[in-house]
Amino acid sequence: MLTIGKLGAQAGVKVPTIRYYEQIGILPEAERSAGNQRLYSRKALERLAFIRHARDLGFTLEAIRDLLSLSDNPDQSCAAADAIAKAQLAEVESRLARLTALKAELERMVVQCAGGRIADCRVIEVLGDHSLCTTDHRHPESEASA
Amino acid sequence: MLTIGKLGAQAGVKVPTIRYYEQIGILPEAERSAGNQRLYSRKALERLAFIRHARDLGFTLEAIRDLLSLSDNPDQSCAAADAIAKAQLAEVESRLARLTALKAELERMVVQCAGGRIADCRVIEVLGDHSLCTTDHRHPESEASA
DNA sequence: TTAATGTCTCTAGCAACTATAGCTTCAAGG
DNA sequence: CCTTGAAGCTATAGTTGCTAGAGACATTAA
Repeated sequence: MLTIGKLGAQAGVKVPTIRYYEQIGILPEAERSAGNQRLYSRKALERLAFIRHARDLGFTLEAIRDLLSLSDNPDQSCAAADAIAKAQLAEVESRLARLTALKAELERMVVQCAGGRIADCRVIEVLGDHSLCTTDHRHPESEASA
Repeated sequence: MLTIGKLGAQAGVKVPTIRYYEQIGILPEAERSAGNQRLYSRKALERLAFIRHARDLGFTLEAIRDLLSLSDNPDQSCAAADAIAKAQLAEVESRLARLTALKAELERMVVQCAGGRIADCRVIEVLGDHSLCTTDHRHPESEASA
């Protein structure tokens, strides 16, 4: 049995985060020692590692909750897990595309900074004028006039 | 003079977001009509477009606050603006590298989903075992035992 | 035994908004 | 002129995923 600190060290998760996960119900309530301290089994460590890893991959806690409930009933089809992973992949691909465009624009900005006065600085200028963008990186939820 | 709704439509920013920006002081307090409604000039539209664009590029509101205060005193050196943009570029590059690794791992997960039962699902399995990762995408702030 | 460290609960804070409630103002049609 | 509906106002609370603090109790090593 591990105390919360050891568990956190082994899983790479901070102690308050573990308590938070318990609070929001993605970790079950831990057993307690005589002195009321949380004690964790190897199974708990695995579950926490799963969560940590999924968080690293950018899954939301909601998606992780779904994945965990899937893995808690291992006899059903894995279509749902597949769908969650595919959605996550699509998310990541879209973020990648956006970031790639941003990187190009930022590089242009930095290169063009002549080291002069602010009044001539391309960084400020480019940011002030959206029409100087070559690429279109619009948020999906903003449908205002272009 | 534009009402807040027109301003938002033109800049591609939602109305409550504009009021929020005023509240936290990155937009100045707007003039008011006789009936207490906010009125905006063309200058305000430019400032809001600047903010919107910088947000699109991933700058935090704090960074934007700095950039705005720079552009409000256009006679100094643009070194500070350059530094902010460079920091942002580094951020973006690091996020890009992480996301690229994540994408590869998610693709592997999805490809390997055999469509069978959860018990055999690679999505769940891969998430449960960090050692199956080929790539190391560790958050900079997590320095726990590996 | 004592000091240091770890853990406990609880509350509040962070970014960057978004949503709701209950009101007032404005513009257009009849 | 009046009404109706959209758009505006303020204020407060909620969101996500933690993180930080206060003040008290537990455990461990010297």
